[in-house]
Amino acid sequence: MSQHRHPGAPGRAGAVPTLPDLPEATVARLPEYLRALHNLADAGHETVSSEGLSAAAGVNSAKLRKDLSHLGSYGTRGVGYDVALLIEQIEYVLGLTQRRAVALVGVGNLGHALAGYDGFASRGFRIAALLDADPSRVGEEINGLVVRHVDDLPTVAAEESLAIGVIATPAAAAQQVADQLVAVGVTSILNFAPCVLSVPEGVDVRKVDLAIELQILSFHEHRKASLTALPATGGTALTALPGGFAATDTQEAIGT
Amino acid sequence: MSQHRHPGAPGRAGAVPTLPDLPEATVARLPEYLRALHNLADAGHETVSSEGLSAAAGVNSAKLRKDLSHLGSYGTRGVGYDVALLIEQIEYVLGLTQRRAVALVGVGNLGHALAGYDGFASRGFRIAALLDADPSRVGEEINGLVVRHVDDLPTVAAEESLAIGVIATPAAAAQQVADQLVAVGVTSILNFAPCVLSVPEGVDVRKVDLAIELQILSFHEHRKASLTALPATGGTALTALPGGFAATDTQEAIGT
DNA sequence: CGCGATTTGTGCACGTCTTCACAAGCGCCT
DNA sequence: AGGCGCTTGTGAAGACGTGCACAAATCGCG
Ligand SMILES: NC(=O)c1ccc[n+]([C@@H]2O[C@H](COP(=O)([O-])OP(=O)(O)OC[C@H]3O[C@@H](n4cnc5c(N)ncnc54)[C@H](O)[C@@H]3O)[C@@H](O)[C@H]2O)c1
Ligand SMILES: NC(=O)c1ccc[n+]([C@@H]2O[C@H](COP(=O)([O-])OP(=O)(O)OC[C@H]3O[C@@H](n4cnc5c(N)ncnc54)[C@H](O)[C@@H]3O)[C@@H](O)[C@H]2O)c1
Repeated sequence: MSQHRHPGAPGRAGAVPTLPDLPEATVARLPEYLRALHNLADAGHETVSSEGLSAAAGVNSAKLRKDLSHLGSYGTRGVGYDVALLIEQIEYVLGLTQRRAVALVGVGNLGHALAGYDGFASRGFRIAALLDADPSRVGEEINGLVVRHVDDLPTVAAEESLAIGVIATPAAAAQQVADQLVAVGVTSILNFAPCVLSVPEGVDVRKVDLAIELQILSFHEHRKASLTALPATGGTALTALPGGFAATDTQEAIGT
Repeated sequence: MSQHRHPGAPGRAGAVPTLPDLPEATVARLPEYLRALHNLADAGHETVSSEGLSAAAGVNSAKLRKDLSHLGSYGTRGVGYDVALLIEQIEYVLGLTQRRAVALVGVGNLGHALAGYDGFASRGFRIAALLDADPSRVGEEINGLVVRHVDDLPTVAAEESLAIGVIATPAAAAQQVADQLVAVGVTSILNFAPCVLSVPEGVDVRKVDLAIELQILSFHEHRKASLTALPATGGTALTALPGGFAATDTQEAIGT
């Protein structure tokens, strides 16, 4: 087929190569593939088929192949993918060839856990600074890092090239912290506070919200419960009537 | 249009009412709306327009209206939505009318933070048990709860009706813990360990993986860097972004 | 060297999600 | 009562994501 030209990570430094512009859904899965690949590499595998890798990553194999095809053609038909090469490619695309510096703001309950987490280091990141607004926390040492005052952010940013800011403060402080991070040039933020952040264009925000995850699970529990609670009514088991309403409309096709 | 009949939460107990079967994407956003609504209620608002609520939740207003329309017709044209009513409806649909019991397995670094988190209680959940495999942790008291041994899970499950299991153990132990949870009847799991869990059909698993979030941010950093490094190609420098982002939301620049 | 077994890469069809745009409905004011 | 401005609810269109199914490519072996 049309020969691919994707630049790849190849040692070649110098010019900034073009990045294939990947579908968001693919980007979100690459880290999963990467983790699975590292496991395979550790287990001594040199190559892996799309079937094998997709099973390890918990996805459909066709989807995996399509995802990888966006990066270029790095598999060998009849054989599979070279594990080491694929790791290199994915890490390149994800921008993990440089160890990115992370600033963690809010060293409370959650912040402490994050600060002590070795998953940062092992996956391409480096905690460059711990920051908090509480004077009584400033100066505390965690894992070899000293907590500094959040107002020192400009100084920290001057010392290090901060790539990502992590917000682990109460929701009430999150927007202000985000503003401070943006002010010193941070363009990627991971927000643990349960609130919406407003940031300028060009700044990416991702959020992790425990309560949302639980509530989504709760919904499915609720749904499962209401289904099993019904007597097995033929095919369409969803017809139980509420208080006393006409069972009208709703285009939703129910049942099988 | 055709009048809606969605059962809703209305005090009427007794029969199990039908749940509208919502699109997954909608389910994932309802918790956000709920949070925004609580904020609005606390601020004294009695009604809110789709425009106002969508701004507070950080989404497109048309999307919000469509999402809410799946629940039934709870707005008033020309006026907006009744905040209290909408809260009630969403909480009903999400199954939050009953406070669900959560079992937290793995009381280490992260587990401690979770155990001490008040966001559980304030959002409709209750930590029913803390469990760990390490004998030296068993017996420790956190926030009024005593850590029990993970092998006591069957006993715990017999005492309480566990709705959700949270796994905060190392990845190597996660699958085994998941099996134990499933064995005692848990059908919803929130997994913090960076690994794929395999569970029987009917069991829902959601995962939270810090490294994945960071790596996705890293990708965008990488992309942004390679773009700005390029000579201004064409006028539209900032148009790169497509419109919609997948279910696992990413918020890109909101606000002004 | 040719053949069959294997596995990738992808065209295509289908389902889901997003967004626009607007008619229908509601409250209020005159 | 009637009209006006505001807001919801939704049809339709398009963007996006998924998964099947298969041709093309590669390897190993006789
Ligand atoms: N603890 C958890 O398990 C958990 C889980 C999910 C989400 N969260 C969220 O994470 C956030 C932190 O939770 P926590 O339990 O660690 O709370 P916490 O109160 O223990 O810690 C918050 C820390 O932020 C600091 N802080 C406050 N304002 C600040 C500011 N303007 N600048 C810098 N630092 C500031 C405080 O001094 C404190 O150290 C909250 O938004 C919470 O909702 C926590
Ligand atoms: N610490 C963080 O900030 C953080 C962030 C994201 C993800 N994670 C992930 O969360 C998990 C826990 O991280 P941590 O830092 O708390 O680790 P940790 O080692 O501090 O704690 C793990 C706990 O699990 C317990 N455990 C081990 N095997 C068990 C079993 N079979 N049954 C029950 N309990 C068992 C251990 O005794 C320990 O108390 C890890 O998978 C980690 O990758 C941690």
